[in-house]
Amino acid sequence: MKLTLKGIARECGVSPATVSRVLRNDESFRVSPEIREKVLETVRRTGYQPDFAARSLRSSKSRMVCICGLKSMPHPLGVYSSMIDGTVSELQSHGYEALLDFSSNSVNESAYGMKFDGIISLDSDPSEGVQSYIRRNDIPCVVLSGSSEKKFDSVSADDPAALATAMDFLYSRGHRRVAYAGTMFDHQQDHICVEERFECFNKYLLNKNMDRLDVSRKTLYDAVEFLHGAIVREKVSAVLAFDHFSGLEVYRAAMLLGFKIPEDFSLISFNDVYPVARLVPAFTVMAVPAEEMGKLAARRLVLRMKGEISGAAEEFRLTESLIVRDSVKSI
Amino acid sequence: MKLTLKGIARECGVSPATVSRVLRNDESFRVSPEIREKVLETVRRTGYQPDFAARSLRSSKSRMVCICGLKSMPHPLGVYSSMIDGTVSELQSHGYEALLDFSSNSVNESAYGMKFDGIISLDSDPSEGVQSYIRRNDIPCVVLSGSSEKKFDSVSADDPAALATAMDFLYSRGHRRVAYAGTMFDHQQDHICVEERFECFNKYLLNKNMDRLDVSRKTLYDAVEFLHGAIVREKVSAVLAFDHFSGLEVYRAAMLLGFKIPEDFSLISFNDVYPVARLVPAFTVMAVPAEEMGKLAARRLVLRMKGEISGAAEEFRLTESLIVRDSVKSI
DNA sequence: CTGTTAGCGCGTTCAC
DNA sequence: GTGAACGCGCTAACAG
Repeated sequence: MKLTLKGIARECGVSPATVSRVLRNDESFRVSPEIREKVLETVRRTGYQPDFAARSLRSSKSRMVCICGLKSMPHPLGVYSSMIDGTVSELQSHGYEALLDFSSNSVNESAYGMKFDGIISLDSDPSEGVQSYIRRNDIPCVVLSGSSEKKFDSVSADDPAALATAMDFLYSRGHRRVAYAGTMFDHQQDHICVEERFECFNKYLLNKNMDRLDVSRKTLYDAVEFLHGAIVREKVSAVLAFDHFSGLEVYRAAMLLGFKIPEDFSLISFNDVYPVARLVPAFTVMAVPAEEMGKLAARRLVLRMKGEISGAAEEFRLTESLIVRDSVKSI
Repeated sequence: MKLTLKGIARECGVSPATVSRVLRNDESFRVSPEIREKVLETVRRTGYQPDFAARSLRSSKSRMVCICGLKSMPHPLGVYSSMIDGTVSELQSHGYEALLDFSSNSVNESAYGMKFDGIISLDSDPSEGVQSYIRRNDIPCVVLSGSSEKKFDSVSADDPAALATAMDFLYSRGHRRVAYAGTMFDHQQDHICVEERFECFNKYLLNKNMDRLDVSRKTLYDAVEFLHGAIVREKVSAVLAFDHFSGLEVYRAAMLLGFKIPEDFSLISFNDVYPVARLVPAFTVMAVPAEEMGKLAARRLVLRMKGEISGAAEEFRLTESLIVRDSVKSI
């Protein structure tokens, strides 16, 4: 015999509506403490759980959010892994579930007509499918790890500041000739951070009157060629890598070419992600506060879903931190 | 105005029941081809999608499966990432959605009374919470990456065979003194593969009359100490690592201690997971067919959910493959 | 503060 | 082969 709300109501000698109110913590209805306690106790004792489908059907709220915009990756999730962890756990602590949309560019059509209450988009510019879903259902969306021209709330890392921090660190250690190793992946090209980091890098050079080297590129096609050019031709003393993937490729190139880090050149990369801390030398990195970003995005989304905020979209940028390890030396 | 089944029915001049039947491909009702086509066409044209909640409420089927048993990890998902990818995509191609249960040991209580149609457990021994959920709802479960003493269907990699393959390879390259570097993580201790791989390793030694070395352990606490003992004291010529994590720790220890791979010792590990192929030397590994395992588990689950099979649990073991790269030399 | 009533959008009987 | 009616379990709206 299935446990239903009606059953609990009968058991307690109250009406179904009352049980429903207690269970939903309905603010607008005051319930006498005795009844509330009795209901709660019965629910605990019986292990009753409201039926998801029925609740969702009636209220046209699913308490589910869809995490989409995850680009198909040939590689592990890296920082996204922590972001998603953060988002999911925060969401759950507010009573929401998250569905990770592994499909690519629209809110998964095969999601079977599910009504999501909100969207977390890992893509700054949600696909047309996603946007239309958002409009049709009139649900909030927050962009995680990207900005969105004020269309949606967004939370991202403060890359301009981080770039400056990293470069200041290098500068303070005496580095004047530093090369930039860009992203390795085409599918990342439209992520703001690839543009932003490179641009800020160049601005920094300008500011400090440092040479802009020919090997520095927004995209890293061939790490070996890059590193050879950087060290031999450009006499670079340090390399700044766009992310841990690029960082590792440069590291690999160094081993292949017989250069030692940090003796022959210093290396600093973005993202404190496995395995950069377990390499020799361990990488000095700018760490994106991934989990915190995930949590913030979730909190923001919850606020919107609950209608507790409704104004214009806001942009949040979280500070990255410099983690000094062994891949940079003073010169 | 929301598109409902009733609306489609009106549009087509038929009854809701008819529309429902053609949409569900209801075998037991024959529908005239003209009507069927008309309905299908209207659905396509309007973009109608059955409401998830209503359908689920009515049929007490959700077309969702829960992937649970993911141990909380201090590290990236490694092979699990591909397994999950495989499972999810296969599930979706059969019209099911998957919810990754990030919470730990019971089917997420906050999952809000959701009725899952099936469970994929990454844990050989699903927690009491999960098992009780399975019993209460009478749904199928398949264990992925583990066996389950015939309680549930299971799919895993054929570690005994893989171990032999790896050791044969080493043996054929002249290695007679090989040490085993076990798992690094306590939370893995109860995974069969940690027992199985170590056991098979020892059996192999016995079989081939090779020395069983004192440094070989099921658990790797300190890679540096391990490697020092293995090379200096035991004169080991090769190390077999339980997984890519252990492999990387051994690699790290080698750099720290100044040993070169494969000049000073050869290394072979399990799991072809980032970044082992991007290290210098690139690891020779036994690759678990993770994605394929995920797909197989999904297919099996779908069969059970549809009631197309119902017999006793079966155990599937998939063959791992040896990927030869640069970390093993002949002696 | 609490109970009653009326559906939410489907799938499943039954009749026809 | 098709339609009408009912109800899944819950919550919103309205009484009281």
